[in-house]
Amino acid sequence: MGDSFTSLEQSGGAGAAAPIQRRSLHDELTDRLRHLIVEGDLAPGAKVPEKQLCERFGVSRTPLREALKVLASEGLVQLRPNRGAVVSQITLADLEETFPVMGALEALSGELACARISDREMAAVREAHEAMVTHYERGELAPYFRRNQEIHERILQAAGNPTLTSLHRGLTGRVRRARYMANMSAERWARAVAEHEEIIAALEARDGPRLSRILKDHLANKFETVQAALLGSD
Amino acid sequence: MGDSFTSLEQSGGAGAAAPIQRRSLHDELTDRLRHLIVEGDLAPGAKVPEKQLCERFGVSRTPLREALKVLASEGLVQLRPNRGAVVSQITLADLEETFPVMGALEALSGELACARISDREMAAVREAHEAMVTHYERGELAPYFRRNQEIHERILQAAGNPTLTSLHRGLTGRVRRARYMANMSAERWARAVAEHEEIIAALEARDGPRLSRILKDHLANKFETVQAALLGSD
DNA sequence: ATAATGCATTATGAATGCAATTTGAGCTCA
DNA sequence: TGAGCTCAAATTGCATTCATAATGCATTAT
Repeated sequence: MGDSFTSLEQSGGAGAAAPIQRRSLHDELTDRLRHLIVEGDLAPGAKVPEKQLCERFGVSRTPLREALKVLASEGLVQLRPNRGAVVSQITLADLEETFPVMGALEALSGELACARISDREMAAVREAHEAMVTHYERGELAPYFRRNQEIHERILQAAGNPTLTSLHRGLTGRVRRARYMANMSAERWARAVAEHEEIIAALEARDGPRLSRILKDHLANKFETVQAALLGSD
Repeated sequence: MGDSFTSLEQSGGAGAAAPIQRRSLHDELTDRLRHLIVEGDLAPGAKVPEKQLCERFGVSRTPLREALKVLASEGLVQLRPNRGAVVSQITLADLEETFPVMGALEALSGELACARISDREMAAVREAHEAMVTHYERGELAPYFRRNQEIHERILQAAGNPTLTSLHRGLTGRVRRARYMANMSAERWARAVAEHEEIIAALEARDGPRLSRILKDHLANKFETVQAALLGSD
C-alpha cells in the first residue's frame, strides 16, 4: 500500500533547480478523498456519489473512479458492482481484529527503534512526550491526542522501516474513523499516560524487547478503552 | 499468493443457486496483472505497456489503468507521471525491511492461532507438515515450497483475522517475486524443516508465546537464506 | 563525426459518450 | 391497503476521444 506517503519529504527546501512538482489528478484525489473519509466528513455507510464529488472537485469521473479503486484496496470504501461505492463501516469486530495487528506492528517498531534511534530523534520523542503530559495535566484532550499520535509516529519513523510505517498508517486511518476518543475515563487516561512513561523509559534505555512488550500491551489497553467508549459503558 | 488462486475457485463446483459471479473488469484485471507480476511474467523493472496489455486482454485502457492504480498502491508497480508504469524492482534492502514485518505478522498469527485453532484445522496443518517433510526427504523442492507455504497460510487462516491475513498476503506477494528458492543449501533446508517441527509442536501444545517466538525466528532465518541465495554465496 | 535542435510519432492523463444496470415513482390489481 | 409490475430517470462500467507530454528520428550546426 502506501509507499505513497513521501509527500512531506519532497518539498524540502530545494531551490529553483528542483524538479517541478507534478501530481496527477487521481493521486491528488485519492489523498483528498481519503482525508474526507478518515476525518469523517464522509460518514461511514454513506454512499459515495460520483457525480457530486466530481462537481465538488471539478474533475471528470475517470480520475475520481481511479481514486475510489485505490481507496477500496485500502479498505476505506466498498465497491458494489453497478451500485457504486459506500464508505465502509467500521464495526467493533473490525477494531477487534485491527488492534492486535497494530500492536504487533508497533511492537516491532519499538524494537527496531531501540536499535536505531538517534539522539536527535530521541530528544524529539521526549519533547513530544513532555508536551503530551502537560496537555494531560491540563485536561486538553485534543492536543493530548495529537501529541500521543506524534510520539507513536516518531517511534515508527525512528524504526526506519517504510513498509512498517506504511502498513501502520493504513491501519491508523481505519481506526481513526471510529472517533472513540471523545469519552475516556479519568482512570484509563491516567493509565495511558503511565504507559507512555514506561515507553519513554524503555526507549531511553534502548531496551527493545521491553519496549516491544509495553507497546503491544499499550495497544491492547487502547483497544479496551475504545471498546468501552463505543459501548458507552465507561 | 492466495489471490492467485481465486481464479480457480470461481469456476469451481458452486451449485446452481450460487449468486452469479459478476466481477467488474478492473477487478478481474487487477488480479490478472498482479498474477503476472508476482509470478514474474512481467519482469521487475519492465515497463508496463498499456496498449499491449489492453490488446492482450481485449479491454480498453480505462479498466486497465484503474487496475494499475491499485497495484501501485500495493507497491507492485510504480507510476511515473506521464511516463507510464514500471514493475517495481525488489531489492535486497526491500526484503530486509519486509521480512521483519512479515515476522511480526506471522508471530501474531501463531499466537492467535494457538488460541483459536480447531482440531480439524490442526489436523490439516499436521497433514501439510507431514507431506512437506516427505517432499524434503525426497529432495522435491517445488512441492516442498508449496506445502511450506500452505502451512503458513493455514496458520494464518486459523488465526481468524482477515486484516492480518490480508497484510501478510500483500507482503508475501512482494517477497515471492524475489525467486530466491532455487538455491538453498542442504544445511539451511534441514534447519528450516527442523524449525517447522518446532512450529508444529508449539501449535499442538497451543503454546502461543512459544509459537510466536519460533515463527519470528523462522522468518529471520528465512531472510538469511534469501539473502544468501541472492548474494549467491551459500 | 558528434552533439544539439526541431519535428513527427507515440504514449499518457483526463474528459466525454454510450450501453447496461439499478432505482424508484406511478400504476394495476388482488 | 399493499404487493407486484412497468417504465422513465439516474447511475454505473467501460469505450472512445481529445489534449498534452514524452520519445525517436532526421536534420543541422559545430
